[in-house]
Amino acid sequence: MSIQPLTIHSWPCAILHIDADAFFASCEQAIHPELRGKPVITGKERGIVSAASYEAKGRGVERGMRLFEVRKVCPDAVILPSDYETYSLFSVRMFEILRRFSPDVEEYSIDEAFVDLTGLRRTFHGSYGDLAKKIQKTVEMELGITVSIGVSLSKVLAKIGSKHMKPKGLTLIPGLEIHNYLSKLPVVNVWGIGANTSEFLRKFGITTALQFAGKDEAFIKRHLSKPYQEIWHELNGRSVYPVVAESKRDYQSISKTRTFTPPSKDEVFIFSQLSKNLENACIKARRYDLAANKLILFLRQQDFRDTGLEMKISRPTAYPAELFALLREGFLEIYKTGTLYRSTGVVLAGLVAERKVQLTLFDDTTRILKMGRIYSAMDHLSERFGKHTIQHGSSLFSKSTCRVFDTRTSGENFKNHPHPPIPHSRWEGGDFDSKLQVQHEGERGDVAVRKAELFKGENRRQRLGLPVLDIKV
DNA sequence: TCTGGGGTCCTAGGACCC
DNA sequence: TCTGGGGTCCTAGGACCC
Repeated sequence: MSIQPLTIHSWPCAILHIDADAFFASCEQAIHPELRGKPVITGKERGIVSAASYEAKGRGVERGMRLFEVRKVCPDAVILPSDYETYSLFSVRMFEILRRFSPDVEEYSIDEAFVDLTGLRRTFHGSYGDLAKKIQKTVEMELGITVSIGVSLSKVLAKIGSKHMKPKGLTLIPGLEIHNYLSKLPVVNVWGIGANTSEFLRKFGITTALQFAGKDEAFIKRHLSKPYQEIWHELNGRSVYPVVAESKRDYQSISKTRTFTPPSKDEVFIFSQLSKNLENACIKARRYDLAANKLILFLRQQDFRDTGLEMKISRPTAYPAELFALLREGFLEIYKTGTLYRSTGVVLAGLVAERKVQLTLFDDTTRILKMGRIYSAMDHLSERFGKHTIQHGSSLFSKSTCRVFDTRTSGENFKNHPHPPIPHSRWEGGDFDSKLQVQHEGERGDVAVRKAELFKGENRRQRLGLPVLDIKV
């Protein structure tokens, strides 16, 4: 079988794909030199392997493996919880290195990037291979982690290259050699082709990437949708996916999901989970100055069946206080008493830029503005004191144990706290018709962990049976 | 693959309008 | 009451990715 790239002699495009090797585990080894050469695993918090160092992989550890199995095959494995904040720092620095070579860097995921190298050979006085080698060495020298790199005529081919040899691989796939890499590659391993599509293709006798790439355009157009037509071009050395250098500033949707173990049928607990998810999704939306037009919620049962609901929001918002009633309504519609649920999720969709949201005649302008101040104060507090310093009352039962205190009667709980109690910190929107509830959730070391509750009216207070603390302005 | 969490894009089909 | 054609918008659901 012959395919077109056989005739591509030059480099119309040079796309590099870089993929860090066992990224999380490598970061840990880079920070803790005593771990180098040892089997290191991250994912302790989940009970399954998130990432395994090559030493661990050599002993039979695989991604997704249960930790009790890991201990069987590799008793001396060092098992660590994933530390995303640290890995993000490595990630940022890796991208910075890449930008020294080309401005066209697409941050594809925490440990992957595409770089458009087209036309840079002259600037760097070397071949694309030399350039890739230099990038690889720089990352290893400055960050202490290794990466695998693929360079080819398109993103899809570059990805095939970076996967071809790992760790520390460097694979160039020039036009004339494309078919060599595709002939042994199962089509399911091509970026963008999953289990369903490869199963469909098998009916036409297509099992390798080369067989797919070698089909004529009429066949592809007749049987497959746009994404697969694009992949087909990319495999044939015609780049159709551009390297998108703009950093992500926008979202189509923001979702938050959390699984709880064991599964629960407790209505209060489950709604509380949903509420917590909504709060978290809204925090993220506010960070990006986005407001949602649609609220989607779903409950996942123990048997993994989902029930969901999509609701239109009357005014685009990222304030949970404006959404709780809707959330409650939707929840009651889909929640079935006595059913065991394992997780809940919230999706904010139809996102628009917050500053483009206009107030209508019917909106209670004063209230909305006050709410804006409350939330920006909450966001400040979270930034300053940690993420879950303050939360809404409806999320209160998302933790199975919590104790509640009134600072007026048990202010001593905060005696040793390095920061002043909430009412005296930068709390600006205090004349909003809500009350602030302070909750003390036990001690971690010598620092008291504070939580606060924002709620409206007396009903909730009574329902929760909690003392109230007025905000003084 | 006995299943965690966060995303994107595409297509088909219905509602509604002229 | 039935018959056309064409366009837009929205929604549900599928497929895939890290």
